[in-house]
Amino acid sequence: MANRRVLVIEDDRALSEIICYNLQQHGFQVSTAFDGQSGLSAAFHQPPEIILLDVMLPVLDGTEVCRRLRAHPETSQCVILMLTAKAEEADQLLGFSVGADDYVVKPFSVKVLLERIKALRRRLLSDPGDLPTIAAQGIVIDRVRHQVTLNGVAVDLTPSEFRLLETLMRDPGRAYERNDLIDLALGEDTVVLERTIDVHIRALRKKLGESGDLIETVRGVGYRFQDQRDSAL
Amino acid sequence: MANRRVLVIEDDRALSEIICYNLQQHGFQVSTAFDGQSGLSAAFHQPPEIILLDVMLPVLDGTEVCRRLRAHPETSQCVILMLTAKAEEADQLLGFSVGADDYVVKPFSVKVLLERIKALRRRLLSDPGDLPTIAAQGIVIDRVRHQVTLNGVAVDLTPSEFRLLETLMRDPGRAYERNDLIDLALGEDTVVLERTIDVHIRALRKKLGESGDLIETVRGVGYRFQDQRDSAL
DNA sequence: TCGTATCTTAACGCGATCTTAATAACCAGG
DNA sequence: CCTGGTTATTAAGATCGCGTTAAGATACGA
Repeated sequence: MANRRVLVIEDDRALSEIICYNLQQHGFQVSTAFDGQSGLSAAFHQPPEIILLDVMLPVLDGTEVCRRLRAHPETSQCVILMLTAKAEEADQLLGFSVGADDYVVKPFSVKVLLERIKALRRRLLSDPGDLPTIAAQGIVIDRVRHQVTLNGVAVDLTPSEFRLLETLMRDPGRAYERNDLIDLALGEDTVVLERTIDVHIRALRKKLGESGDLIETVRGVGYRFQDQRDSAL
Repeated sequence: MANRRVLVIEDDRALSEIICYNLQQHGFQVSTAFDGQSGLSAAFHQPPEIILLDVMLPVLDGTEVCRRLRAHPETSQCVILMLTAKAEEADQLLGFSVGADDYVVKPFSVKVLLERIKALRRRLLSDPGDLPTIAAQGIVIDRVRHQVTLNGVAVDLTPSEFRLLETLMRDPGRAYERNDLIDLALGEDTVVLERTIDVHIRALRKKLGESGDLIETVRGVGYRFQDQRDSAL
C-alpha cells in the first residue's frame, strides 16, 4: 500500500498503452495485464497500491477478478478502480458482492482518470488512522490497544520499538534511511545519532525471535520490513 | 459488552471471509458461524459485543435467531446488525417482533459496513443510559445506583475515580492517553496537568486492592483496563 | 462559616528506556 | 587476502516516565 505502483488490467491494448504512458508521466510505476487471469496473478505476485480493472475481460471477468482480489489478504486493501462501458452497471460494482472502490465510465479522458486516482489516493493516504491494526507475517500491531502480538502471543515492546515497527510495517518492502526512521518513529525534532536506530532494530529483532529476520537491513541505506511477495520466492 | 468482539453469522463463506478479514484489520476479534443454530450456540457460549446476522440462514432463520438472542439475558444487550438482500423487509427487522439494532442491504461495500458498525459502537459506548451496569473481572459498576462493587463488596469511590473507572471499563483492552482520560472522565473543558490522572489511578488501584492490577499502565501512552482475553492466557 | 472530602500540584526516587561509544563481525572491491 | 566502510552487538551512563507521597487549593455540606 501507498507505494505508487499501479496495475492496469485492460484487454484493449491501445487504451492500455495510453493509460500507462500517462500514469508513468505522473510518477507512477505501472505494470500491465491483458486478461483477468494474468491480471490476478500479477496482483498476487506483487500487490500494487492501485488496480485499474476493466469489467469486460477475456478469460476471467473483471467483476470476478475484483471479488478474488478482495478475498485475498495481500490484495484486499488495494484500491480498485473499475473501467466500465455501461453507466447502469457501474453502481453495482461498488457493492459488496463486487467491492470496487470507484469506477469510471468509458469513454473517459485521461484527465478524469488521473483526478479519480488522485482522489482515491488522497482518501487512502489521508486516513491512515482509520486502520487501527497493521498485520503481516503473523505480526499484528493493534493501535487501539497499543499492543503487538506475534502469532497470537503478546510481545512487550518499548514505546520507541513500537513506533519503529509501526513505521516499517506501514509500507512493507519500502526501505527507510536511518534519518527518516528517526523522524518518523522518534519524532521530527529528535536529535540523536543515526546509530541509535541500529540499537532499536537490534532490540526489535531480538524480541521478535525467528520473525526478527523480517526486518531486513539494506546496506548503505537503512532498514525495511520484508514484503510478502519477496518472501514467497 | 464493549469488548471489540464480533460474531459473524453468515452462510455465504466467501462473503463471511471478506467481512472477517476486514473486521480483523480494524481491530476486532472475530468468530464465525455458518448457520443459525450454531450461531446461537456461539453467542451464548461467549457473548460478543456485536453480532452480524444474515437473514437467510440454514437450520434456523436469521429473524428467529435474533428473537432468541434478545430473549436470553446473556445476549439481550448485544448489538445486532442484520444483513438482508431485500430492502423491503429490512424495516420489519427493526420492529419489536425481531429486534435488530440496524440492518444493511446486500450488496454492500466494506466501507458501508464498517461505518455502520462504528456508528452503532459509538451509540453503545457513548450513551450512558444504554448500559445500566458494566461488569468485568469481579468489578461491577452500577450506574443507576452509582455504586461499584468488587467481588460483591461495595467500594467507596470519589466522583472522579468513579468516572475514570467507568471510562476505562467501557472498552476493556483499549489504551487511553492521559489527555483522553481527562476529557472523558473529568470533562472536556477541564484543564489540569496530565499527571493528575496518575494520582487518580493510584487511588483507584489502592481501593481495588488485588484487582488494582487490572488497571494496566501502558508506558509512554497512558492506561487501560485489562481485557479478559489477555488474562485468560 | 467552618470542617471535611476531594482535587490538583509538586517533588522525590526508582526502574525502564534511550543514547552513546567502543568493539566485534561483516561485506564488497581492489 | 587485505582493506575501508558498514552493520551487529554489548555495556555503561544519561535521561525519562511513572509510582508515590504530601501539602496546598478548591468544592461542598452542615
